[in-house]
Amino acid sequence: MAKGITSRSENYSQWYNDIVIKAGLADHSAVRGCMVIKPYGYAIWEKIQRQLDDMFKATGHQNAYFPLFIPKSFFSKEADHVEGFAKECAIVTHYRLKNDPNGKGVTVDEDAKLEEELIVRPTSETIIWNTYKNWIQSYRDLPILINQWANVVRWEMRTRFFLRTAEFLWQEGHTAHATKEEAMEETIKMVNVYADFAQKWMGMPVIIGTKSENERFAGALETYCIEALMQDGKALQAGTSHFLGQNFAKAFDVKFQSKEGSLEHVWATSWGVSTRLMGALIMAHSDDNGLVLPPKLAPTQVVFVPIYKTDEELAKISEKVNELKKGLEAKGITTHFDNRDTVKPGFKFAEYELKGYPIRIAMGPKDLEKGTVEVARRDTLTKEFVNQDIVVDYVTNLLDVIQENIYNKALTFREESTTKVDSYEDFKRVLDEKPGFVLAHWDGSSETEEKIKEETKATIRCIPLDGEEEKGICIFSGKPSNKRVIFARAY
RNA sequence: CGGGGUGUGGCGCAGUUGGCUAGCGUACUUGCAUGGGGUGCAAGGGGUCGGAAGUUCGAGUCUUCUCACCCCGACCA
Repeated sequence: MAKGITSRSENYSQWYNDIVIKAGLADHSAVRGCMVIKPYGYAIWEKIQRQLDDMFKATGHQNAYFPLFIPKSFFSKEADHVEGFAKECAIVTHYRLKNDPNGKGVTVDEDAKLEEELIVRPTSETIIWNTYKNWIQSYRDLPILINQWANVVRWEMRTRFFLRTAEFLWQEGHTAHATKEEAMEETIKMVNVYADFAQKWMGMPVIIGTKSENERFAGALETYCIEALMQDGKALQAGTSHFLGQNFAKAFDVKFQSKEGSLEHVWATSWGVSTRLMGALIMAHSDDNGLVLPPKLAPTQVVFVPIYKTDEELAKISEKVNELKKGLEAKGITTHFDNRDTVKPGFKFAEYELKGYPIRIAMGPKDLEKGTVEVARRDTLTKEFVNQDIVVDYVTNLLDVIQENIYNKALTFREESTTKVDSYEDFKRVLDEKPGFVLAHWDGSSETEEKIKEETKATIRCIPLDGEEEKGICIFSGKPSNKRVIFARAY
């Protein structure tokens, strides 16, 4: 086990915190509930962003930016939406400070009270639909396919690095369509983009499904989501895509004239993923030695560590390393040559393991003699000697192998942690003895879901899209059901 | 927001019934040796003890208030 990292078995939460701090991903800040994302953590987020952004562009979306502040009155227009967010909003009431007349520091200038208070956006539907109203008159103006990368604020009671902080970074897509069918198609298209990204880039298997009424986004008619399973058996919602129907169009009076000349309300979607994905990434793959990153999201994929006694040796090794480095970079692989003389090789090994670099290549005097290098994999912690003349191809291939292995490992874990149950007794027992996804029949009512939640802390994570039709009875009420849903305790 | 806990050099900690110049490990700096898994030895630098007020001849230690963070709940992405 690595120095200073609590083991997962000892204390999972502490392990998670240790990884975040020790791997240099983030820090606590002076502001309650807010964190500082450090350069290494932000580099990973940038890779996530870049890939997602490409995927959004490829599906026809454009980026734009809307204000951080939202007039309070906008919030009262869509009832469910207000209800969902009212309890966690930060509000701007004044616009000026003054020197404190009683002494030190500054104080709020009570004369500078805003006519209308401003809400710091917890999400942007309202300001965006208020704007779209001005952009849409005709069916020719549709669809509008816009995404924004932004920060949002939700005043949380209890915060955890990346998983839940008062301020977080995300992207929110907001689209407007002429027909219900088109909006629904968009909603499903985007949840599939998320699933694709999670699986192919993060190496994290996810289940695509819809939310139950209780878990649905405030203001949505249907919420699609991707649900992932973390190593401690808890579920994590990793992304959501909402079919908003005409709720916001009606609230903000957004109408268009159809080809036939009739005046109709616009159909809407919104979809988002956040820096929470960082938390998912950490908890899906990492081990007691530190972070494990999938090659496709690792800021640096290959690190070289020289082992030497003399300057002459270092010079020879450097020459060879730089040659290999160029070869790898020509293939689009990101590399780093750690030739610091201030720390020993063993220290570097431990450090790069902690930071999750997928591949480490060590080269020493013996390698110079034999024409080899030592290639170490972060995912399996195995090492082997490889001839220098085939290293570039070997490593290029190995990165793919690692990417795949990480995914398969997580998939195997999820399969082993997924249990079908047919009675409430089994349900409760499995939740305690073998945490993970529990597939069970449910009668479809909110009351049943609420009661199960009260008694077991487990919620319906989603109703899987690819779930088989199967006659059964609800584990709680005994009423008939024709499909299993996924229950789990969740983050 | 409720329960529990923590706060002392960068990090991790000790500091007894209040008492002398606030220690230890690690990290840091310098030198020498070392170098295929977190090096060794030696010498150095670094603290208004989270903050404020109070009790006292005297406060890291006692009292009150306050701030931050962690763990467990409730709420939530």
